[in-house]
Amino acid sequence: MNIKQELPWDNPRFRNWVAVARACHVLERTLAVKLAPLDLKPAQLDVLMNLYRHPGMSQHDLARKLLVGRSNITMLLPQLEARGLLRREGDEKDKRVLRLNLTEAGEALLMKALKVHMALIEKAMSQSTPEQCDLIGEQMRKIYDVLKEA
Amino acid sequence: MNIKQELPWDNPRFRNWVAVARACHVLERTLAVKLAPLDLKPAQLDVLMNLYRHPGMSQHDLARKLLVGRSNITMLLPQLEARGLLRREGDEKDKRVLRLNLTEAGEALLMKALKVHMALIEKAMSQSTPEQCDLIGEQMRKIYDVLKEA
DNA sequence: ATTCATTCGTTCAAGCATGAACATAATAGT
DNA sequence: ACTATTATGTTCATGCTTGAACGAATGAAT
Repeated sequence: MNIKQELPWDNPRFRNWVAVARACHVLERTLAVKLAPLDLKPAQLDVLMNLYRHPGMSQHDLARKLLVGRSNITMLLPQLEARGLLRREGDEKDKRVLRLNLTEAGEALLMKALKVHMALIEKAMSQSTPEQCDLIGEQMRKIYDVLKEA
Repeated sequence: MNIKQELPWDNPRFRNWVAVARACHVLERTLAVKLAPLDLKPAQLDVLMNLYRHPGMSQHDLARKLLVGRSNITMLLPQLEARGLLRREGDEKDKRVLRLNLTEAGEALLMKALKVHMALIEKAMSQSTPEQCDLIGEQMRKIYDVLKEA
């Protein structure tokens, strides 16, 4: 039994996934650079985006959305709160949870950052036809669903 | 001019790219968990993979392949070298560069890790037909090329 | 009512990745 | 030959992320 027969480099699925990972990596790095003038990291932008779409989220919900640990959120939020980009208010019914909401300033900064993010994604995805783009999104959502359970 | 007309959530490209990022993220996390029994991190596996395919690489070349800073490599290699997984030998022609090579132990561990990695990717990509999979890889390579120059 | 378990957020130490500043070696221009 | 520029690898301080341990609040079970 020769292990080299099954080396992953000959496997299309492997090669293609490596391409996905590389594209992701380089887009993330590029986004970080383009976001620097706004003094915003990609992770912070993700926070603002989710709070805009889901006002009143708890920190726990936010952590699950972002696929990160709860402690990460705890470390991340005070910086943004100190900059006046969001508010943390205790829930009255359940005194354990903190409700998160964007401020006006937070929303304004988010809009600026979204322009940058959007331009970058447009540049990257403009190579694909709408059909190809949708196919990619569809497959990726399947992958996410499969792995989320495991 | 109403900015909300152009909110990215309505843009297919944006939504689809978010799916790509999420799939990438969750696969990376899952890989880290599955690799833990081998006492290997994904980044370390990337190193071993590249040294297997390109024996005698310099640290600078490795850093470029991995899309990572040179100092990162400097911090990463001593652990792997101490475990006897690779060797660093000075080049005779150019005394600045260190040539990197896997040891037998490094190759053996790589093979074990590749089985884990491969199984995970199979599981993820098995949802796609070969044609869809190749299309994804092709588009992602285009994205990488576009962003690499910018 | 009183345990028992669960959930939410925090703290802390550890590990990684980064970029700037540096030392050494090689190369180019004169 | 001599200087200036570039390339390779290292060091260091900083910041991000994680996971384990914790305290407080809630809910469930009897």
